[in-house]
Amino acid sequence: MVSDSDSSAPHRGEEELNQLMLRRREKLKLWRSRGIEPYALEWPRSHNNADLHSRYRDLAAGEESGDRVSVAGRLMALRRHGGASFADLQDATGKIQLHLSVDCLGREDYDRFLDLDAGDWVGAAGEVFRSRRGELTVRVDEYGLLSKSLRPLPEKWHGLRDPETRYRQRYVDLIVNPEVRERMLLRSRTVRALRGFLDSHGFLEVETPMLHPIPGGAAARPFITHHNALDMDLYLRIAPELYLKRCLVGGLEKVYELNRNFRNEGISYKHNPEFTMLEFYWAFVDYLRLMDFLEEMLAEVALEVCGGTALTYQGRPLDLAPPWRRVSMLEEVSRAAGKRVELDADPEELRRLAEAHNIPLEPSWGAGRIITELFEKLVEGELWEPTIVMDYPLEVSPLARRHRNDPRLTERFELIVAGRELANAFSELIDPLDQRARFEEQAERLAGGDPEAHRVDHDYLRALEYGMPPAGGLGLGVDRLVMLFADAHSIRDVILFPHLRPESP
RNA sequence: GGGCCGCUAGCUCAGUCGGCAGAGCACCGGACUUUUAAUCCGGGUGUCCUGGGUUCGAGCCCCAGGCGGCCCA
Repeated sequence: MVSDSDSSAPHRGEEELNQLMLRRREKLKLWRSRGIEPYALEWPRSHNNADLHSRYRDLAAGEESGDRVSVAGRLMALRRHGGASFADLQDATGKIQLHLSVDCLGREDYDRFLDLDAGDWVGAAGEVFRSRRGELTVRVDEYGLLSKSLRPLPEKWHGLRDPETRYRQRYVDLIVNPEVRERMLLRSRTVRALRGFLDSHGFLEVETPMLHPIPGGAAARPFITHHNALDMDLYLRIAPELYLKRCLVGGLEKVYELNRNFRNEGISYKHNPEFTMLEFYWAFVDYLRLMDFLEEMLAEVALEVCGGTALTYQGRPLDLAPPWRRVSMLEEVSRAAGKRVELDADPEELRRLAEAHNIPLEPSWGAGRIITELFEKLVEGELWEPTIVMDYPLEVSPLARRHRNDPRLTERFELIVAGRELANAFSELIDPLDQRARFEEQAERLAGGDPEAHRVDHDYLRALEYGMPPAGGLGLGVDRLVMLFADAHSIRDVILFPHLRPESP
């Protein structure tokens, strides 16, 4: 046992070591006492495990390959059988079985291998064969301890289930739950496919500031941070929109950015304070062109990532194949409300309608805001198949161009899938004087206590005054798209390290 | 913000009416030279989320709090 003065005793502030952890620290010293450093520098690996499985696919049970290979990975299981034993070694691509025997390793090295623990990183070399039971196996004639694991892994059969531990200690989740890795690979492929699609259509990927002197581009509360040298507050961006449109003013014409946004709001199964958004801006096109383009983009990305547009989400079929239904927002709200809803209706009448549906409203909201609220509460959740909802009220769209046929509306649409907003797009507002008026109206709301109102961005107005080409712009929630592809119920399931409250007070 | 559920060994979980804290896997000791959740023999390793309270006695009952999940707004 370990004495109190021993270096492996818990330090102040550290958790107490349980028996299993103490035992592993003893083993760590045991290796060092043998002159073996348990944290190695390198291991010359010749193949990863997936390579071996594909290369020796045709090797028959009981057959020797005659090839010597070198593998490396995490020891996941050790089955001891006296003078010969089996182990499972897991690398980033899968598992391979190791065979250990006194005959191959000699008594000393064999016995030492049995001192290893599940969780240890190990390198092993030897001949490839397929066991009598049909398992591709490396007959180890040489091995090395690459990194000693000091904590026990979760149980092999039930694995790690506790959602809290899975999120907090995602590294453990990744080790023992293979579907987590699969889901993250799917996320990576989705991001790559989106970039590939835009790149192949002549878009330029740009990086705009994450630290904004004025938070803009969306209706949301920002995180505040502070720049010490400048002694000024800065905001983590809530959207890259206004910077990307500055790029259009500068003549870049087709730009996109796929990166993180930050919004200071509640955490739920569909909200993480930092989330990934794709925004692109395209000169000389309007929102009608964007609808077609979005259909094409998502169909192609789905094909690339999922093999097709027909998905199953949470037990229900869902097909992203175009064309999608296109509906007017006012008509959808009218249908759901059972009566014609108009923008110039008496706001009191709209309020009574909301009240009848138990939808709370803020006193400052006008007709456009109330109708949008009615849409979100009454309609959005019911739209399962991809639906393009067109023509949002001016009041809720301070960066979108006025509708060509109705100045009370904007040329804005959202894509709703599985009851959730997946994308938001519009013909951009490029008239600097109109934009200034919209900002001033928003500033009044901010002064009136609406924390999500837009702020006046004078530099953005200055940019518009130089002239921005007509353009369409679109934002796509990447996490939400991955949720559809991965059939994930919660956004936390498609984010490696989702935000949680601190463990200890 | 509201409702419901959960938190017990490293992991997955059981714990009766309030009466000595349990199982499987993992782990430790032993047997075993082709296993696949290996098998066989022996061993239970614990801040029962935290803090109060009730009680002769609390994992269990009461109060407050923490963290998480689900549902609703």
